[in-house]
Amino acid sequence: MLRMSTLFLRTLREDPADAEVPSHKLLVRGGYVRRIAPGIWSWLPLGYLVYRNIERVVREEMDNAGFQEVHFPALLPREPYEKTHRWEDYGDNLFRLQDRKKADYLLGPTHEEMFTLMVKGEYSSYKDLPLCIYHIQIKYRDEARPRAGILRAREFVMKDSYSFDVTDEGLEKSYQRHREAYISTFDRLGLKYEIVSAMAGAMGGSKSEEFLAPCETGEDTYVKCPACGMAANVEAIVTQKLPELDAHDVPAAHVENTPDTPTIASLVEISNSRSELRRADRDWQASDTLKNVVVMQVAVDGTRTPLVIGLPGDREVDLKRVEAALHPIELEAFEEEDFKKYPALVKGYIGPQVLGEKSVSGIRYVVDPRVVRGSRWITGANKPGHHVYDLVAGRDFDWDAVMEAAEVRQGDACSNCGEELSIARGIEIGHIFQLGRKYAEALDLKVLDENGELVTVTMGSYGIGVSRAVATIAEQSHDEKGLIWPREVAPADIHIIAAGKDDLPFDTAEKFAQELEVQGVRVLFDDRRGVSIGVKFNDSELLGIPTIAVVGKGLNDGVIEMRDRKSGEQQLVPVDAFVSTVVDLCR
RNA sequence: CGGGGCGUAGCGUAGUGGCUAGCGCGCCUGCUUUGGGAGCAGGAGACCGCGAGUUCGAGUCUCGCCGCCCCGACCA
Repeated sequence: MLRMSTLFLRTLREDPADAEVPSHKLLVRGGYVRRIAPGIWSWLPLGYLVYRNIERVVREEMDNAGFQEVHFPALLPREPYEKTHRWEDYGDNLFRLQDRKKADYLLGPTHEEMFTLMVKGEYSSYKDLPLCIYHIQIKYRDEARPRAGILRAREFVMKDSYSFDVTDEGLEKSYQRHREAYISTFDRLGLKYEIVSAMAGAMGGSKSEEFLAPCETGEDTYVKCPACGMAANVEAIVTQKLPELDAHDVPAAHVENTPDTPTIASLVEISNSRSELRRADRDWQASDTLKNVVVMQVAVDGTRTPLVIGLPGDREVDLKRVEAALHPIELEAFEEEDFKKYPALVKGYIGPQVLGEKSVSGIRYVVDPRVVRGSRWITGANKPGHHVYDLVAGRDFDWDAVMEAAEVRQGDACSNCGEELSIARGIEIGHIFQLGRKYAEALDLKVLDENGELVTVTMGSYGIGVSRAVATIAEQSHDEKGLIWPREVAPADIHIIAAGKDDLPFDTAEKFAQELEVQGVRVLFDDRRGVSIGVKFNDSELLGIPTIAVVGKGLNDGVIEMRDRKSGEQQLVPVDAFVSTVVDLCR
């Protein structure tokens, strides 16, 4: 039994000054967590109870699915990560350290290497597969900017599973088993979530889906189609394919003097205001202009090459999407100095006529899928103060590739069914990947197949943010008064308040609390004497135990007040029926 | 790494170069109070982020450093 009189807890009346998001404010105010360093948190008794409940649910669901739990250290040697290049690829995000002999170690950001090597050490036959193993361990990532309390921390707990199969079909099955296990896990945790298709990103591999908890404070943006149900992270979304256009009646391209048109808006305005530039059938719009954005690509070996991205002028480039498409190449801003090195690129007036790997400049040119063959554009003439009109894609210029580079907008057409997409934000609470053979290859994990041939194993990797789930539930489940825990993860089933100054309510509440404990109900008992009722009520609402019982003046009428924290509904329960009512409620 | 903001008691904060650094919450003692963050009285608690400098005098001004928060970059 948790007794408020002795519980290691101090609730705060005011929000901490450095907190921004609800989960951060409420978990700190409620005395669930305290900050130790940026992105590094301590759990106080109530917080640790919630954390352990979530961990328990995750573990039970993994075990139910038939996965086996192992446990790796958080402190790991460098070598395996060297072999998969992640010692370098992770960059500054990796916590590195040395032992007394100056040997390199790291604090594991995730454990693909270790799992792969463990299986390699034990298994060597296809008969041993498939295999799914997992562990729950503290992970370390030296995030450039931890934020939002424990939502994005540098030390956090993750459940990560790995599947090992001989065939692609086997991998698909293991993947689906995890998908189902995740659905039941998050359902039990009371989380609302969407399953969206995602990019594999730095993990490598092919198919990948994210479990996103819809939430304004989430860092991931995803789209959803209300009609067909398609859902995808913006990084993974595919633009609706547009048909090629017939451009036989478009006049030949012509260069025009368009001074003082550094922006798309000014270009559109001048194009509509000058009669010789005007379009016959309608006004020019920003989407008629072809904006060419130049960025610097940085390859893994540090080589820098420019990349020009062509897209309609009313769209912005979404660098996240470009990087997702280009991975592992990274992007940097194209600086003033870079323009000097590439005279073909005229700042503000870049046009595709001089671009492309096969062109004189040799600069790679990619276009947004909206730039279809036959489409007609106004774009830069590669000469300061000049634009070219009626430049037709495929007739007057070409490109090296089509790339998903433009920002995704609310109302864009679904690539699947054409309906308007809606856009939302979410917190990544789980991610499932088909890794394929990347790690098995790098670490040489092979088994003999039924023909006695050595084959490389194919793997999947599946993560759940356990500590993040605490904050995510808090984000999704609170009101202006405080937290509202789903019973499965709550630090207690019932919060019993003894009210008044007489012994009777305290003695009665004490008796109830003990009887309930015997019945297996988890009780938080506010047995503090001399604390005013208002404080107790406010604390109970802040702490967010799903059921609150007040043992006080109702005793005169032989009743206990029971309140549902979430709905606020109150019912008066006869004293004699109290214990059985609570037991029924919590069962 | 770029932009912005902020560092004063456990928490939230006030503080024109000038008395002993103020207030609220919380904490301690006593009395009162007891159904929505109680009242009165008394108390403890501060290296004013660190270091230089300017000045008769610095929480306050200057410079440097450190740290934190937010936005961006970055990020399974």
